[in-house]
Amino acid sequence: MFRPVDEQLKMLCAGAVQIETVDELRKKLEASRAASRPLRVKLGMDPTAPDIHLGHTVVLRKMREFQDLGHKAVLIIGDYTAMIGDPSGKTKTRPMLPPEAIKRNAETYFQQAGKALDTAPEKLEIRYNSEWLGKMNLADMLKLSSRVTAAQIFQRRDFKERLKNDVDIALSEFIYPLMQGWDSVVIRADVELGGTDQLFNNLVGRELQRDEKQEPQVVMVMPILEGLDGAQKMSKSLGNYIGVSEPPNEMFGKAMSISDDLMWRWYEMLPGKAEADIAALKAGHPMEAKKALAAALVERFHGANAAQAAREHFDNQFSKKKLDEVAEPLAVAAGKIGLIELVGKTGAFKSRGDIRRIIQEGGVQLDGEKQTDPKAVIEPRAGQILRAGKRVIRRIELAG
RNA sequence: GGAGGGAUAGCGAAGCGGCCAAACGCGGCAGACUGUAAAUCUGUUGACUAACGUCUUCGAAGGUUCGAAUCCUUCUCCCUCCA
Repeated sequence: MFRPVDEQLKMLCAGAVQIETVDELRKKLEASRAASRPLRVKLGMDPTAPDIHLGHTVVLRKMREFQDLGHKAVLIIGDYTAMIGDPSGKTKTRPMLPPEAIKRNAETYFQQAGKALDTAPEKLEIRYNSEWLGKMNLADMLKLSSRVTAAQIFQRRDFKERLKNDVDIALSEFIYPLMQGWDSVVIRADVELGGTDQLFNNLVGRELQRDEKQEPQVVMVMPILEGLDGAQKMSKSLGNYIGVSEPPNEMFGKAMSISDDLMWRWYEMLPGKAEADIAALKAGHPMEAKKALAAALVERFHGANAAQAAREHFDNQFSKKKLDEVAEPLAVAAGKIGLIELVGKTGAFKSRGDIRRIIQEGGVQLDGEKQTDPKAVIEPRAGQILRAGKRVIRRIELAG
């Protein structure tokens, strides 16, 4: 039932930043194969951020590989821990979330994670950690917290930084890694996956398992994907992300806007291309390579047809400038209308002053002609193409 | 408990009675250049106005003043040192 251990190991180690330890992973794989027992691979999901983006998919893909090799994914929805907020990689304390919001987020999360994981029941187990954490009492908690020393906690880079910069750390945040580690004990994890920012938390899981006389889990951390800006990690709060449920054209466009340098780094982490393929792409035109990347991403979440369509849309909009192909309809009443009002109907700008500004700066075109007079009153005709800024392109339709 | 320091636009950070809708940097938006790249350069970045200008903003509430982000009082939150 299971493939040879060396083969599995090679595949699983690919792309990981750090594995604690490879030897243990090998032993576990050997034992698993001998006993025909799938490994339990844990991944914690934080339901505070319901939009799954490409950054999450790096880890999810690894999880999928485990599944494809016959192992079992155990997805932990951190509904209980979310009430505290994971300090990992954070520079400030997170607000606690109300239970309803957590529930809603968890549902969305699962729905989106399903795009990346095999959701067959024998391949995927979903657990909410309130199931066991919610039952703990103060005595249990104290017992648990006696297992980790303050020194260990303070060693963490996130906390060090915050202490150095006089940023608050809520006491509850010290407990977070313990709770997450306890999850591993309860579900008897063989492997825990995570991003590099999860290393500390995941290692605590090992400690706790050892204390409980379990075989410690193997910790495998994956690289953190950089966001669209190429500077900070991809995250929802920074707004530099591509969400897995975004429409194809959005995905394609966002992917095209990244720098060439970033593109190659994405190539290494995202589409699972062989090095030879990447080398070949590097020899060609960077724009082609970027379009190929963008198309690959769209294809993964929306299918090949959508990828092809998104690519054509992009070419029409920017390369061939066939604006009428990509314009969205904009319904306006027949008759004269101020230019500002007309642009305002697109709903893409926050204030009239804002619109006036882009008009004066030459950002508004009507059928390809720049309109630079904010006072202008025009009489739009059906079929005219209105362009405001780079992205807002509308075809005028007369109503009434 | 004692002594000090701070809270300013999306963020960081100046300003300390009128010239402040508030310097500067980042971010955002637009333009030029391009491969919708990136980098760079230019402009712009509270709302309404064609404009003059008007209105709302500097932790909260009051007050002093012709006039307050700036001074006073109270309150809230944060930090540092001491105990």
